Formats: sequence, structure tokens, C-alpha cells
Amino acid sequence: MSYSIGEIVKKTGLSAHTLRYYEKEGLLPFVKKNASGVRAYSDEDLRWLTMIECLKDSGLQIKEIRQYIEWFNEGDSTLSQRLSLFENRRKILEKEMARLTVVMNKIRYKELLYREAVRVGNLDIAANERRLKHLKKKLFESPDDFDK
Amino acid sequence: MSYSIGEIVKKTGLSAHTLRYYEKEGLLPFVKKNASGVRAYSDEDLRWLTMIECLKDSGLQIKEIRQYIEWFNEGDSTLSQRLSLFENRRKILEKEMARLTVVMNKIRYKELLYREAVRVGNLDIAANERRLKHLKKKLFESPDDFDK
DNA sequence: TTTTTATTTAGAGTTAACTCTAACTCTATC
DNA sequence: GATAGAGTTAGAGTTAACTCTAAATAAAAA
Repeated sequence: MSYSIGEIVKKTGLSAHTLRYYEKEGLLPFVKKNASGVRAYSDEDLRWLTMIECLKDSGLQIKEIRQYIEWFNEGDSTLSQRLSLFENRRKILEKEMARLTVVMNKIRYKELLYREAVRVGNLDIAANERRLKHLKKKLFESPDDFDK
Repeated sequence: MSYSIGEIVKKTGLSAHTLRYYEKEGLLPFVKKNASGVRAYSDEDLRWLTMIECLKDSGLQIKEIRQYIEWFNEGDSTLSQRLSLFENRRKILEKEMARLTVVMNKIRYKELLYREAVRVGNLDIAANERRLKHLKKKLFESPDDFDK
């Protein structure tokens, strides 16, 4: 099967502009064109787009994705580079999740604080509520640094 | 206490350029200047910088942070807007963490696959290993979409 | 066959958040 | 007083990843 750029737009949700941009950046090195220059995407190209989406979601930049694709096309001699890429990415994702957990706790504290503040109509009174003071103390090393 | 921009650079890790940029964008509306135009940051300003860092870490754009600061300075009449901001942010962070969990599983599969591929020296052989095939089937609805 | 819709290219424009430059002034130390 | 270092401004430049424009050609529909 082969697909026009319009069909790929529908299948992937990417814009035609973006698809041409990806191609220009070397992310789709195998897209064929017919005699009159119109792109005909293959199922293989579609599978690459799925992989590209995954790598993008994991935080890779376009040039890093291009590097991965180049390694893939070089075959088994680049297996260890590709392994490193995924190891690094896993470690970065772990850090990112840990970071988000910390931020989440702070935002949740603020949400509870403001829920109480809206209830009593005053931020300072809410901040002095026993449960919230306790929570703040538990969450922050220097609680006063978080009073804004 | 008051601090020069250089002292704030050391305390926060932000560059002097960035601090002036934040001020221009309305994130530090209370920074004082001495008679000859040199900035003198207060402990209050430093507390705002801590809060700004937290909001930035949670994914807020600078213009949204400025909005929050404006609401804060307007006092208790904006409590419900601020509550909404933190509710929305908490929901967005929850989605982001869920998204990262999905991505993490895919990247972990790739890491295991390439670890095995490096061990046997061939990607296709590794991909056919029983445990990896099983894992792939478990993780992906259309496993073939993830073969790149 | 005519009209409409889809696709092509090269290249310009956008956005966010910095990041840097130039030219200048102020402050501290020798 | 000379000099080095820190700070000032306005405004230009950077980067990533799009996003759009214009002018043209190709394909599909009426």
C-alpha cells in the first residue's frame, strides 16, 4: 500500500507542513515520489512515523532522532550506540518523573491552600489552618520560601 | 537585607541577563533600585524567585506566572482564579505523569531489546527472543508499529 | 473540458525563553 | 587618581520545532 500526504495527515494527525519538514530534516529518508514529484508514503514510512512519535514523546530532539535513524540504517554495527541512546533516555525519564513528583506535591499543597482560602475568603487565615501548616512543614525545607 | 544582582545570581543560579529579562516581563514588580539605578533585591524578591521557579517547573509560561503575580497583588478578590490555576496545573501534571509512564515502558522495552541485541550481535535474533516478544505483545496494541 | 482540490517548492515568519552585544556608568581597590 | 570589575540600557541574535505564504503544477470531480 502507498498513501498520499493527505492520507498520512489523517492517519497521524501531523500537518502536511510538518511531514515535509520532517523529511527535510532527514527523519523519513525513504519516502518515494511518483513521476510527477508527488509523495507516496509506504507502510514502512508509517511505521517510522510511529517510532518518531515515540522518540519525540520521550524528549528526543529531531537531530537526535535523525541520528538514531541513521544508526538503524547502518545495521548491526551501531547496536551499542542505539543501546546507549535508550539507556540514557530511560535515565532521563526517571529523573523527569522524580522531578514531576516533587513539583506535584508543591502544586497540590497550593491547591489545598487555595481551596481553603476560597472557603474562608482569606489567604492568611487559610495558611494558618492546622492541617495546611503541617503539610507545608512536611513538604518544604524552608517553608517561608514558599509563601508567595 | 538587600542583595546586588550578582549575589542573586549566586543564590539562584539564574544569570543576570535572565533576572533582568524576568523583571522586564513583569515577574519581579517590586525590585528596588538605588539612587544611581543599581538593583537592590529584597528577601521578598528572593521568595518570589523561589515561587517563580516552582511555577516554571510545573510548566507555566512566563506570561501565566505574571498573571498569577498580578492576581496575588490584587489580594483576596482573586482567590478563586488562583485556585483554578493550581487545579488546572495539578490536572495537567497528572496527565503528564501518565504520559511519561507510557513512554517509559516503551523506552524500557527498547533498552532490553538492544541489550539483548548487543549480547547476540544481531537485532532480528534479539527481537525473536521469547521474553522480549512476550513483553512487546503486552506493551503495544499493534506491535508491528514499533519495529523501527 | 472546466473547475475545484491537493500537492509541490523555496523560503519567510512565529513563538518562547532566553542569551548576548555594545556602549556606557558606577563602585571598590591599589 | 587610575584601573578593574560589576552593573546599566536598548535592542539584536539564538534555538527548536514548527507554521505559513506564494506561485506553480497535478489530480479529481462535475
